[in-house]
Amino acid sequence: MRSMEELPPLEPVDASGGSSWAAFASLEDLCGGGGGELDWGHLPLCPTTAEGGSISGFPPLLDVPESAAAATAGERSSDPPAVSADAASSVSSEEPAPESDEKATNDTANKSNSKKGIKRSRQPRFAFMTKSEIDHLEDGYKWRKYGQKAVKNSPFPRSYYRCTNSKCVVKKRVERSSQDPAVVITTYEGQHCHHTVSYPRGSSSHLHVATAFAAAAQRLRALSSDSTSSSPLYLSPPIQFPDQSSTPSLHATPTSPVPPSEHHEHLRPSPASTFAERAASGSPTVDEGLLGDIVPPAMRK
DNA sequence: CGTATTTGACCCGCGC
DNA sequence: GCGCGGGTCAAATACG
Repeated sequence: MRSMEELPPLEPVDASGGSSWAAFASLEDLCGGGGGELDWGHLPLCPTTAEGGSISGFPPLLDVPESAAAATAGERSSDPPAVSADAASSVSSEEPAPESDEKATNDTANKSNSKKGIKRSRQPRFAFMTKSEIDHLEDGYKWRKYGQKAVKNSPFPRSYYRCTNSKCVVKKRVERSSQDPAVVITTYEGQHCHHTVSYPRGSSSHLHVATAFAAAAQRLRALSSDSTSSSPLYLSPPIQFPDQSSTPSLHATPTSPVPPSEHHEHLRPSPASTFAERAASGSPTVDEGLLGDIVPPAMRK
């Protein structure tokens, strides 16, 4: 993570529908070759397409190597090629690899357990790049800020949040891309063991985050449970985000006070299940974890 | 007064 | 071994 200065510009790819964040990199690139570094500039930004405001095409989930994810979270985002969609986000995820990489369990884990000499396996992570003016995007959970650090090569600080639920160890980091201040990079680490404290409302961006989050989680879980899946890196199940047409902007959506439930309704078939079905080769009932957190069971049927 | 945020210090891993 | 940078802690402060 000490070599992020040079961020290769993303090659704008003409994603179907013509939209943005379109840049896929090879796995080698993503893994930094042998460096294990993940450049956000290399992230397979999701080729979300904006059609009439709604986004179709889900950000591909990426299995990020430990060191890579650690390196990152962010900041490395190169300038996302013009985003034609007003709201777009990309997701990358990190496979947990709980037992195998105690070593990779750096900083975060070590920190909290080093005192006891116990290493904690790292939590799965996934990052979202969201174009928004709001730093801390609502995702339905309540977060408590526990730190903030200036980030090298970035004028924007990185904020650290922890889920307020004492039993939940989920953390998230929020920072703005130095390349594109309009882009907020949110990195989640861990999985909630409880439901949302409240549904996000008012902003469809919230849904994007929440939905992407859920999908990412599902994806991670699917992969985790299916050890044989060696490389389902890019998946882009179609997702229809409702109300985008009426809410061109990510923040505030005064004109589309669509209740969360409706959003979820529209989101069916949920991206998560789609992911699950694809990645976990037909296990529609992948655990409910995040999906459950975000989409009420009743809504998923 | 309880809770959340701010912020400087500290610890640790990694690269040189 | 040293320095740098990331991540976390915890006391102080702000806010409701």
